[in-house]
Amino acid sequence: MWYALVDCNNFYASCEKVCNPSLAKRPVVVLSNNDGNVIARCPLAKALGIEMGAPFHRCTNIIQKHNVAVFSSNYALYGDMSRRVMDTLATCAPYVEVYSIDEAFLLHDVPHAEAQHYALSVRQKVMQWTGIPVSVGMGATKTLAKLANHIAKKRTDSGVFVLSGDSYCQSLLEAIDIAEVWGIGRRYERMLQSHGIYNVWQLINADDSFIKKKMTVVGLRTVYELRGIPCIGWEDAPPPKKTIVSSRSFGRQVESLHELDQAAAHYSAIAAGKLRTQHCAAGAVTVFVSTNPFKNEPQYSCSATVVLDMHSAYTPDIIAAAHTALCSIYRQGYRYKKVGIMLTDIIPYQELSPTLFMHMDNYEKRYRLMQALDSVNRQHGRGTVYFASEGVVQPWSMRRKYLSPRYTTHWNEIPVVR
DNA sequence: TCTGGGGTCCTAGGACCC
DNA sequence: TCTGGGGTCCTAGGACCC
Repeated sequence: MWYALVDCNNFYASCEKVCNPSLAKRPVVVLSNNDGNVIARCPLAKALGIEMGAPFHRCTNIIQKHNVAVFSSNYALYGDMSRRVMDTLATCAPYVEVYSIDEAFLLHDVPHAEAQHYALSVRQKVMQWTGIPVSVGMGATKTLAKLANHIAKKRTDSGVFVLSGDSYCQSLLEAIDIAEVWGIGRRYERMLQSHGIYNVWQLINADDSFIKKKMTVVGLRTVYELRGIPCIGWEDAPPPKKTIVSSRSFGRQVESLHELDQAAAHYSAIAAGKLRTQHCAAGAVTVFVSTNPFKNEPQYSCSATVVLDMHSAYTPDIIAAAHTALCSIYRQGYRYKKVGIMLTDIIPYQELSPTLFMHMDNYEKRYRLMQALDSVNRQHGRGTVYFASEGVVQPWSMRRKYLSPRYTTHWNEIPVVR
């Protein structure tokens, strides 16, 4: 059995290019929410030296000088393009695990001699069907497939790499830094280096008890996986979330409780919607607020949790709890940058039980109302129907100055060929 | 003017139980 | 000298991922 990791190259930038051919030869960058940082760059933009994560306002010179095309994050577009890529991958292998918006693992039984050819065929098919370039890495475990993908990304000629047989060798693995391994973050990188472990080959040959002591069983699993022993399970369907968070920085700083409350209601509605899509209810609502830590002014951040009388996925319940929590932590005189909602103690609908205070018919009514709300917003776009407490004007909403059209999800914004 | 958002898992230690 | 043995649950903190 082979694990393959398929990773879309510069995914957000690629999505913008697919839908707008005039960008083909222009450097493209995509910004984070609020147009804060650069979070995706096409190869041309990378070549200009624009760093991943760089604050946008520090890149304006280079952007102007080289006529770089800039886009705000357009999740309506990226989410839909992701679905198309994943649908394509589903035709390439019997088992597909969607790992993130731009990555998926495939599990497939391919003869060793045909692995390279298979990887190339996956890449070619996704390109032909969606226009998105991908890299494909293959190996005996997920971690090796990830590592192979890292190598594939550097093979701009083929875009694929099979890590096994002759390629699973000391010289190749010695040339790869441990930081490239899935599961080795900054802290572990530094710790391992301080013990003389710098490259993947050294990590593979490290002492088990040392790894376990310093990196727990999680780290030991990583090392086993590098040795070709699968330790990380396969997930056919994403497990339901145990916590759901909805939070954004404001487009400008907010001082009034009224505006914070609107934003809290808005994020409550988003979080409750996510809760219902996984057929679950939450037992507690946490609200957190914070000022802008980058500003030299009085700082305040705090959170409060309200435990619900009974588990709920009913948006008004969540909004009410968020309101109570927010009022308990709000302090006047600060310039707030952010508010967020977290839902916890999440259980599936089946485990809900009616209490003395909630008769079943009332429960049914609320359930049907939320279904109607979700269905309208699914068909006509998020925000078609919303709660008045979310605010009509939403002056605090995030900046998205460079937003591209929702090319693939809105009839009015569909690309036109002349 | 200006610095993202959303998750999971593991461990240690304390409270509490019989 | 020496202070039972075994278990669960919860939380905070630390690590990682995209």
